Amino acid sequence: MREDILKTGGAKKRITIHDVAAAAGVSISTASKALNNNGRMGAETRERVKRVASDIGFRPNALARGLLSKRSFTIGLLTNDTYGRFTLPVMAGVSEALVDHGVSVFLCAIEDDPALGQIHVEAMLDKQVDGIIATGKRLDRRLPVDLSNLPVPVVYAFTEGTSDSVTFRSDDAHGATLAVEWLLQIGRRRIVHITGPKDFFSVHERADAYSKAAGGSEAVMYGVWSESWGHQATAEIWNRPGEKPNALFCGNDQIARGAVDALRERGINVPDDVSVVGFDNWEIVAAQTRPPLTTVDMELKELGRQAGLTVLALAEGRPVEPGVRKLPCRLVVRQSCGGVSPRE
Amino acid sequence: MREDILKTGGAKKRITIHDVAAAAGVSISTASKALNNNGRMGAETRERVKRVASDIGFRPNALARGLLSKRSFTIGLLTNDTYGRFTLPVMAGVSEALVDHGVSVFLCAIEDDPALGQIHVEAMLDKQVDGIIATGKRLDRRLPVDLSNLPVPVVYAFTEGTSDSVTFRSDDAHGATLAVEWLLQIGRRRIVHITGPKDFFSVHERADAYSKAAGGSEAVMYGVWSESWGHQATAEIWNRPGEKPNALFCGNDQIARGAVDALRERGINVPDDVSVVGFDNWEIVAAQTRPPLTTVDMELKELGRQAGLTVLALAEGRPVEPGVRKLPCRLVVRQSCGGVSPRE
DNA sequence: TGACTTTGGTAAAAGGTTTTCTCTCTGCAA
DNA sequence: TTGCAGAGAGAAAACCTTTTACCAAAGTCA
Repeated sequence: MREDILKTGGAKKRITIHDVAAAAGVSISTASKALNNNGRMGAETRERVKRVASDIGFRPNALARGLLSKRSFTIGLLTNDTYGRFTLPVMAGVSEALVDHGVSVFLCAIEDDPALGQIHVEAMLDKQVDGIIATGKRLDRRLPVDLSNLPVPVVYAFTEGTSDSVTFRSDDAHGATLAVEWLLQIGRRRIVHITGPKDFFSVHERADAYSKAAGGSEAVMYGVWSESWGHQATAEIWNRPGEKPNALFCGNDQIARGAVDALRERGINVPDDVSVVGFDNWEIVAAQTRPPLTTVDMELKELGRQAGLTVLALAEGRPVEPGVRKLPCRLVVRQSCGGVSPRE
Repeated sequence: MREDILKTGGAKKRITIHDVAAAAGVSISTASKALNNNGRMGAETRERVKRVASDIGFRPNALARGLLSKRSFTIGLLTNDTYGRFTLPVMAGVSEALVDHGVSVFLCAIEDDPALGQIHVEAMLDKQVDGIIATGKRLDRRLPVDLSNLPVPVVYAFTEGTSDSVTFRSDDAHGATLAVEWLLQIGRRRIVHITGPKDFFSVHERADAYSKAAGGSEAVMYGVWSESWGHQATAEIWNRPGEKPNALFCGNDQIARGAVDALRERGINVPDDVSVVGFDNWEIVAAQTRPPLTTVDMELKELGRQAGLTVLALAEGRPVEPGVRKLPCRLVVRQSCGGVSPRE
């Protein structure tokens, strides 16, 4: 019974550079210089040290290294996006961009709790993170925690930042334009825009771009970000008299899905009778809708990549121009619009 | 123009314990002991040091502390779950449990790439993590990376682990039993189980528990984890002759959603005519279905909490019994079954 | 008064790595 | 033979904190 108890793995002593030096028959400083390719020494010595190090499985202790170099090769990603719908792709991009540089990422989900946010920020600072990326679920809201005057650089991604910092966000106007132009291109002229609440900044951006691109026929219906609103709005349109639209541009994929459902219930065929475009390219909604949704992808992973590289640049002291960077969107064509390969 | 360039925040010198000691007029060791509440000293001195430390905003450098104590107050969470559907709740639980202990979490998404996994594991070890939690998207698959013989403790959560380690997983049989018993309790007797692929271990566990709980009427349909399979299976059932079921127990929420859609298309009322139960409690699917799904929650957050506390215990050298811990599920009652408050 | 304990505090080592400075050769020109 | 340059390598400091060992002064007991 007692043998079944799990203890911490045997306390095998970590191999340090001392061991390498001893095994290679050189001093610690020579070993260090050999491994880091600096200092002067015979090529043979350098090779031997490296071989020995690899043989005995030496890996430098990042804590000790960081203590001296003031770089921990660690950054923090702060988010209040519980579902991870936006954070996850951003995180994936950040991680992908930074893993090559040996940087690991602390993920801190702070909900909307300022106290929790404060705790996490302090924990990260204690751990000497090289920088912080703040990300959220809304472009026009700040995280509930003060990130100014921190001793490390802060980059904002998909959340409102300070004016003197660098912020990455999607170009929603561009995304909306892509969608509408695609609909026009496949011959749809009567396009209605069903979208989310008016108090979202991106709702305005998308709606404005829609109006501009659609020319005269401006019809925007504001509601909430849910399937049921998409369903309800579509019902309203088809219940009222007058000419019906032949395309719906929806503010997100959930609304689009609700709209598609409502159309099917009325026996209206998507995409033959009506084309539907979503926004977000939230795979789990867009790809599972029948038919799968053509939608706008905000390229959040690329956004994360750039944010990661930027915070790294700042951490290394390389200059970066502050300001807001809008990243272009991408239209993902699936089957909810038709047009591309007629009746495949 | 040049002033617009953002540099790394002015290189304000970090305040160390030296500064505290100097400001309080004591030695460094006294300052340390005062702040950590050990050693002997006058109460007045201790207070004064603490006050000074807080005044000048001293925060101990976790790197230096970790170097000595061999504890970094950092753990790694390794996952191959890209969507984060399972990882995110687990992560939330881990983080919540550990933030109180000052532990931060590295999130490493390794897809299914062994090389990437290896890189991340090595990066974490270099950073002297106190432990690693491995999590995934399937109970019966290992992560594509070897975690045996690591110098730190490893705990498995929602993924297959080694026999000598500790593994946390959901008790799927319990979850399935909860679902079926609920259906029986509200008077449903003809229950069909529509579920995922046969090669999933949890599919068997759930199906077996269903058979056991449902008594005679065993009808299991295996397929894939998608809405369209739920839709298709439901269509099959209603297209073939014979008595129809009055309840569907689905292997996940997406299948359940497909089933609900198929029923609605046939004019069959949910929950009046047929009750539907899902599995996973994936809010975004379950709550947005019309009607919202009654479903089984695997309590992944609690699972994460326990995994976090366990890896912490191991890191601190406290003994833990190895083995598989099955955590109970919870039935989340929404509107897709009826019964609870008849025709509310 | 002498021996011993307690109190309040300091000096120094340890932890693992990098970097700067110094030292000792060897070879070569004067 | 002296002087010198440069190659190769080692010693030591630095990073910041915790901990152990130690010391001096003051109090306690016989």
